[in-house]
Amino acid sequence: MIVRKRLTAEKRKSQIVRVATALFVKKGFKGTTTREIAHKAGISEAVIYKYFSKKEELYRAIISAKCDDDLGGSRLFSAIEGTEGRELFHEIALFIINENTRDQTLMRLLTQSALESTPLSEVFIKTKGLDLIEFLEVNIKELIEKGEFRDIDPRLAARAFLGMVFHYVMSQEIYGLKKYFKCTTSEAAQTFVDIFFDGISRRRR
Amino acid sequence: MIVRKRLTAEKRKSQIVRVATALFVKKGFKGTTTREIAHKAGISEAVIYKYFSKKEELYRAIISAKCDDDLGGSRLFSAIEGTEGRELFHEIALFIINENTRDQTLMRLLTQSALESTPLSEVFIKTKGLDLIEFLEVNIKELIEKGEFRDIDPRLAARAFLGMVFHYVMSQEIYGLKKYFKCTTSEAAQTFVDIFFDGISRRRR
DNA sequence: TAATAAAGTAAGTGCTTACTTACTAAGGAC
DNA sequence: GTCCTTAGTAAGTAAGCACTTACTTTATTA
Repeated sequence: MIVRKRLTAEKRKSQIVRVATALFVKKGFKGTTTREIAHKAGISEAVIYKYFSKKEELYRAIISAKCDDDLGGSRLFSAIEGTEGRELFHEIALFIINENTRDQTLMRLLTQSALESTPLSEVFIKTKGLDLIEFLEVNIKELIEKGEFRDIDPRLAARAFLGMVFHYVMSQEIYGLKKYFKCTTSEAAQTFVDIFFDGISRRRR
Repeated sequence: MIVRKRLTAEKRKSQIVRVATALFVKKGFKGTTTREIAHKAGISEAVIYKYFSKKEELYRAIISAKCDDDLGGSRLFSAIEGTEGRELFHEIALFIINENTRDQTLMRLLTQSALESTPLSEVFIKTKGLDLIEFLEVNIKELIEKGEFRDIDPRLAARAFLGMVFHYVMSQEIYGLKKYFKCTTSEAAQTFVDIFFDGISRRRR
């Protein structure tokens, strides 16, 4: 016999969010039913509607929680603290790959919301996406001014680097390429950094 | 007054596929209703079920049609005919960006089916995704043997290049980054090729 | 031109969905 | 122990969904 605990409003609310997040990530917004959320949370549907007036409001709460949550960002910054040049880029690549392999929630939710092209997704993209690009952009710009990097569009360069890294994780985890191709994270990160800094040609043009 | 044409079975079938594709791309599988498909095709729902026994069968038909359709592949091959080295990679980048900007169907459908993680998506990925990686891989391997490229994992290098390119198109078109950052296709392609060949460092390591 | 096959429809079916209502049980304060 | 706030439920409702049936219209062919 299952003993159902009576939770405080706050705890119940965050439990619902937790359960719902897992389901939305797996099945999408339309593919997840309120019934299923309630069942997995061990409550009746009415409880959900006590805390969230509509299913969409629950979804919004999840997205905006993910937007506000800057845990990832601060962890990244502590990971790259004190590094520069190749090491900096290596740490960033490592972080992005490891983080998104371990917990695919953000990556999947972001892509889903982008595909559904709700007004919602834009905020999401803006807060979670542009930050990182701009961070790299500034970094690259400085190195160009110092003369360490050649004259290149810093934003395009930033996106090139992030493209290698993100497309790699997404391919492995979402598109299922890890079935066909495996390598260690640091191997991948090192290769991307090497390409980004030196390219693959033996001689310079 | 709308005059509804009576079409042959074949024409009606492909019209349904065409209409449904557009809707699935926009709204996903669960988000698209058979009613909507019928309405946009100017027919009753029963007609859909004359040609496709289930909604899922219609979806499968679309996916497998996209898998079999090698129009994109052959167009790519004619685009890169007679090119090699930097020019080859430039043409590939151009092709991928232009093609997926113009018609986002494949890119969106592929990502959607991957997120929904139906057994369906795997075939899709395998036929449409691995081909291109392997093509580049072989190409890079040859250039390594010739001594033009340094010793690098050819598969990881292939994925790095495709990552820059695909992530760029996806960011622009799906994640909506074109709102914040615009540049010409050939500018982007050229930057990616330059990075891939020479990196961004002023000096080699 | 009448027979026939094929393309099409109107109006359902039963089931699932998001969401509601009217009620019950738990637990802390006094 | 009784009140009273609050967490929780059982049992709905109306709308929407995929899918079906029984029938009508149109074009082709003998």
